[in-house]
Amino acid sequence: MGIADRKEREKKELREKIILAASELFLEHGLEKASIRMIADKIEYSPATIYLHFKDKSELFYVIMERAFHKFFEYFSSVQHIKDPMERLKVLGTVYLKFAVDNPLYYDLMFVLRKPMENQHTDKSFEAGERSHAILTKTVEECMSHGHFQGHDPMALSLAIWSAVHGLATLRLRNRLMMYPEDRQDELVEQALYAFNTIMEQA
Amino acid sequence: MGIADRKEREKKELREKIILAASELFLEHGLEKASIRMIADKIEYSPATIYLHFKDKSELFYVIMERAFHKFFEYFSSVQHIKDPMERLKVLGTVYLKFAVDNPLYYDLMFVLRKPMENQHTDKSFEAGERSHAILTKTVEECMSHGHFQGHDPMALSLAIWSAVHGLATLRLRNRLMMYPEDRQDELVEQALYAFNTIMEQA
Amino acid sequence: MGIADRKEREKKELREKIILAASELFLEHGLEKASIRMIADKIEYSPATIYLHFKDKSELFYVIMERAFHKFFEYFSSVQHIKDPMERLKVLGTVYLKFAVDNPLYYDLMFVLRKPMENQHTDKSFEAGERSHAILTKTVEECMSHGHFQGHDPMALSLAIWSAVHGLATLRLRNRLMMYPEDRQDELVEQALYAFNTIMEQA
Amino acid sequence: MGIADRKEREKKELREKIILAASELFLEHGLEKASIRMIADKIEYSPATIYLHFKDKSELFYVIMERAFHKFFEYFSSVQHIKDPMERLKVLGTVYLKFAVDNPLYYDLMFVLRKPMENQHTDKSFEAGERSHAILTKTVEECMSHGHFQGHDPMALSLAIWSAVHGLATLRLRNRLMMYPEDRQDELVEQALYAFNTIMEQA
DNA sequence: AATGAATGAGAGTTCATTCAT
DNA sequence: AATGAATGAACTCTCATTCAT
Repeated sequence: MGIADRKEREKKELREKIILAASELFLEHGLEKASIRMIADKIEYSPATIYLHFKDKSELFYVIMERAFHKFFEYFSSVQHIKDPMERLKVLGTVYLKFAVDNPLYYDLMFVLRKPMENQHTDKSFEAGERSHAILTKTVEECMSHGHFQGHDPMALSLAIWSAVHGLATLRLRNRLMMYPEDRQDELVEQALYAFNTIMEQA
Repeated sequence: MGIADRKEREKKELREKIILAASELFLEHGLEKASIRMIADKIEYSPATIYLHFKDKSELFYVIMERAFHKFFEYFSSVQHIKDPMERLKVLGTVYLKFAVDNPLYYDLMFVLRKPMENQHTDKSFEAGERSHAILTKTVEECMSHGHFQGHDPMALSLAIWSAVHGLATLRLRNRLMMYPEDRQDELVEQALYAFNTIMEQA
Repeated sequence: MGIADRKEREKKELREKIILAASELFLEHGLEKASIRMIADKIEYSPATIYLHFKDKSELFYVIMERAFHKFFEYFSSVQHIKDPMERLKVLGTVYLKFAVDNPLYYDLMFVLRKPMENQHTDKSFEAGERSHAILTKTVEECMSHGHFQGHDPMALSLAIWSAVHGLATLRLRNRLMMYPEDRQDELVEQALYAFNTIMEQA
Repeated sequence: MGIADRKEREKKELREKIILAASELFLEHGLEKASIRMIADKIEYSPATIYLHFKDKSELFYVIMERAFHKFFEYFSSVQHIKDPMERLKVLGTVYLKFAVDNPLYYDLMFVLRKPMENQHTDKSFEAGERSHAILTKTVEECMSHGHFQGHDPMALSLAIWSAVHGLATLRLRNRLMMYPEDRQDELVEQALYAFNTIMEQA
């Protein structure tokens, strides 16, 4: 059993190494251009080994995606302790953006890439996604019961808010801010979020 | 002359067919996966024929990109006649979203795709992009001189506004609204925009 | 007839232009890499036009080869006036080398390239080649009847002599003299010829 | 271990088969026209397999070139035991010609082909070439210190001698002896070499 | 458990050549 | 006489994947 345990552990470790290497390479070269061979080279195993742990390349996507949603939920959960819902909502925006900047590959997989969406998998990995989304929705609703956003539809409203930060995240990650001075882009994103928050508070 | 004309016309038509087929395939399969061969098959010509009209794959890509920016500018320009800047700003959002929905490939190329551009081209096609952006900026500034958005930085503000609609567009185009009932997604996007507009007016 | 004449003349002129352009491009890029399209571009006609004048690419080779042998014969003939056969033989070597250096493409076609030799054509273009060869043979024989090269077989001897200068020409044209100081290569070739001549005179 | 050995051996054998097939095809069709596909077909493997053994076509070319120089040096070395330098020089000619006839592809690569080398490789494979050349030079110098070739420049002289045999080799290998009766060509080459040797001895 | 060896499919691209006009 | 348009065949090379060992 000691032996079996060690084997089990080693197997998981290797799986982990593959996932890590794949994540880095996907991020660096893009999903298509990062090849199984590159991943194998990086962990110093043969390509065939990867197929012992993952059915195919797209399963690798899927597993990484699952991780992504889990980590995302962690970020989001960190906000639960904040009592004032409006305050919580604003921090939520900051946390969302931080997640995107800290984990650009994850963000891409979760919210931008077309590819993994075509998979049948999607359901399971989405639990964490849905729970995260629920945090937003609930926060918005609490804001409303505290007197904010009167007259709005909560669903539409939460979508609007999500869109605003998602928009910021993608414009930045996909490098679409060239018309702004390069050295001010990061700062500008923060200011835009701040502006958005200010406007929201007035509503 | 009649003959030469017809030839000329036919040549343009074929060029157009290539662009169209390429656009569809780029949208369906992505830039990388859509191959010259696939395009050729789709129009029922040989691959070599495509090279009679375009130097290489990236030129084809560039030409489509150029179109995208032109059409985008057309959409955006349609708004210039509106006197009241706040009204104009709101319509701008609607028009932006309409462009995205009407021309999902174009939208992708312009605002989402990580570009495989070693192209020097880019500059030229961007003029239309910059002019479009100027329309937004100017409108926001006019709003401010009409008493809206007091205390905000115009640059950050215009980015916030752009992000909000861009976020809506991409969440929708990249099919990230699954947690909302499928048959209400379109409607919801409109409502989110409406909510956003309402909030803005109060600021 | 004036008209027919002009047409005839123009046709020849175009043919000439093709041959010239092809020669230059074959020399610059090599036989394979110089494409029909390149030739056409150079003369500012369409590729199809070339096929009105030459059956295919290899006929072009052949025609140029024919030219080559003619020019070669001109060079060789220039030596006929020299009375003393030994003197004539030595000048022949110089002239041969000069031809190679002046007309590297021709030299290649005639004496090095494998390709055109596979053609059936060869016969006709060789007349000039054979007449040139006869000049050498005759000169060698005259040398012998003047007391030189006693005891040698004239055929073997003439081949030996030809080989010596041909060897020099090809080592030089194909850039195989790297082990000699680069700035002395030309000079060295001359000196080698001189050495060879000196040795011959003693035999 | 037995198994690993066998695998190792099989791998080397396949590599060898590729090299052999490539050599033959390069010789038959030329460097450019001999394609990876042709090589693969010849050994009845897929094209991709060749890339498991060689980085690309030019590496394959380089490896063959390296062999060529090594084998050439072997031929040349075989002459070192001959004391009398004039005798050694003559045998060197015979050996050189034998190498060319025995290994026409190698000879071509080394001394005739216009190289498609962007290869930095070249240097290493040239060591053997330079050592071979040194054998010639040294032999010539010894001849001179034994009283032969008085008054000659050793460098020019060695080039003259090399050229003579190289000329014979290439005229023969590139099939330029058609003006001599076909069944006497081999014999004639030998006689020419003999004639050349005789002439040299008198100098 | 791990892999070396192998490959079918496919990528972008170029070329000599043909043919209707 | 000249050509624009078109193509089939070929090129080098890469990739995800399989399978015997």
